[in-house]
Amino acid sequence: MASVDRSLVANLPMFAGLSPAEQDELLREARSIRYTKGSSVFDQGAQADRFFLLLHGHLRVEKTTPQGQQTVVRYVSAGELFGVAQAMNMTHYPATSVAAVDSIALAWPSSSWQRLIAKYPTLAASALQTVGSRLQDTQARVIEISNEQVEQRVAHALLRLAKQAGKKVDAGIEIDFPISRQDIAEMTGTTLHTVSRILSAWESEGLVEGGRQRIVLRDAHRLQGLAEGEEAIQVRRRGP
Amino acid sequence: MASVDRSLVANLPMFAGLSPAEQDELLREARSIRYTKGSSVFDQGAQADRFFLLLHGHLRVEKTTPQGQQTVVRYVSAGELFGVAQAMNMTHYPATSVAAVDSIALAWPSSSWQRLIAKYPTLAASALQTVGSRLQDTQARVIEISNEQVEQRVAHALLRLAKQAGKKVDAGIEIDFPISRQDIAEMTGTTLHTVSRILSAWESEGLVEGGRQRIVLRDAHRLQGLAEGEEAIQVRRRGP
DNA sequence: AGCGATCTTTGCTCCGGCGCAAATTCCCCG
DNA sequence: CGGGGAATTTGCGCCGGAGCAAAGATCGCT
Repeated sequence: MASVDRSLVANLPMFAGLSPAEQDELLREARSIRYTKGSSVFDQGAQADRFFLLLHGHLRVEKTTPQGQQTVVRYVSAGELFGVAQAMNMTHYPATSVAAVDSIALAWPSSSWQRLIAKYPTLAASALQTVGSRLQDTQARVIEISNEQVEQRVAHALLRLAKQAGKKVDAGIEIDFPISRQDIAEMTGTTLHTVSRILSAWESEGLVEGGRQRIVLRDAHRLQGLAEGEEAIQVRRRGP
Repeated sequence: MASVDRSLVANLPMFAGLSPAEQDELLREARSIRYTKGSSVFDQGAQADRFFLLLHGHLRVEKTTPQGQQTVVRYVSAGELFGVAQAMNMTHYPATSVAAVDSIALAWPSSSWQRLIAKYPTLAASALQTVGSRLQDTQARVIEISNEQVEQRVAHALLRLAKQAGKKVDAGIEIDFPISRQDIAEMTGTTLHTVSRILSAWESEGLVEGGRQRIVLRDAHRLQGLAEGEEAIQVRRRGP
């Protein structure tokens, strides 16, 4: 089990307001674990025996209904706290986390949570903030799905992904991990067919550039316009 | 400003794990405020200068988009903590809270939050749990809107309302505060027209009993079936 | 008791996007 | 370098439910 250097994590929100010595102590209790692309960090319904901090990589968090319907809840990027089910008094993980690319996370035993927040109150504040902003995001998503057309929702989803995990490339902004049309469909509450059609239409307009599990935003500005409800791009439909 | 008796609140989750003396001290810092039906406790976008505990009544929490689209985020029942924006490091309230019936709440200044959680760590834990379960609910709602037909969503919404604020009456379970078709539409991401049609169909099947801003579930069991995707009730459509 | 405002019901039409099916492209792996 | 499987694209038809319009039903108020 590798020990982690403080410098890697010192300026993450979770460690803000802690002295170097305290940071070291926290780190001493954690294990660092590698996850290969496609492997799961924890599974929906499993005992929530650890909580995590993602050091490197990207995770896809998904929920499956009893009927087998899958939904992508969100993506986790490096620096984020996740799997804090125990902190919310849940005994089991409510979703599955899968590594979208090879990733590294720190893991603490859930059982330490109570003791840690008693000792470091800023930890609780940090967790509260994490969960709070997650709640805001999720509520925003409800409103989006309720009130917007599919095309706007897809535009929003891509912009959010780009903001969270965008990498500048010559052609524009590339989403920094493999993501399929199916994934986007599951994020926006539609079908992969519709997503594919929309992306094709956008590609022919020069808004985006696609590929297998790969998306580059070429004109974020115009996408933003679409997301806000400007006239939609014509998705090829019956006609002359 | 009325002072509040400890016995009214002692067994709420927020006060769990505190000694009577500590409870009294917390209460001493709070003001009790009455809100008449239809008045707002706080408005979306306003400075988040207080956080609250609902003592009596029901609140509707709603968000409005810049384009004027409204969505009912949730209903707050007595005993719940709300308006804890500050605790999540937000300076402004993200939504509006309106009294659905005459209500009473305790209010603390947001500025006390940091001091209070430092002194009473269980408060932070309690808030974390509140926000956490709110997050779970909201995620469940995303999945519902994404994967279910309108009729199932309405069934789910009614069952949830009944569980949270149901009152047993002769005819079945009545939702204990005035709620319009429009409200239900805003909870389920549909239109009041569609909600009205569905409720009419259900009423003629004896599943529910409607009225102006009033709904009674007569057959929660069958509704549960609908919510889970059993064959839908035929909403009258063109035909022989 | 009467009036206006609000809420609810219901008919009709239209269309966005889903379901289904099939072809095509791309990538991984042997 | 050649399968084979996964991901993607695209055509076609249908239908759930939104949009629009208008007529009832109730409530609160004066």
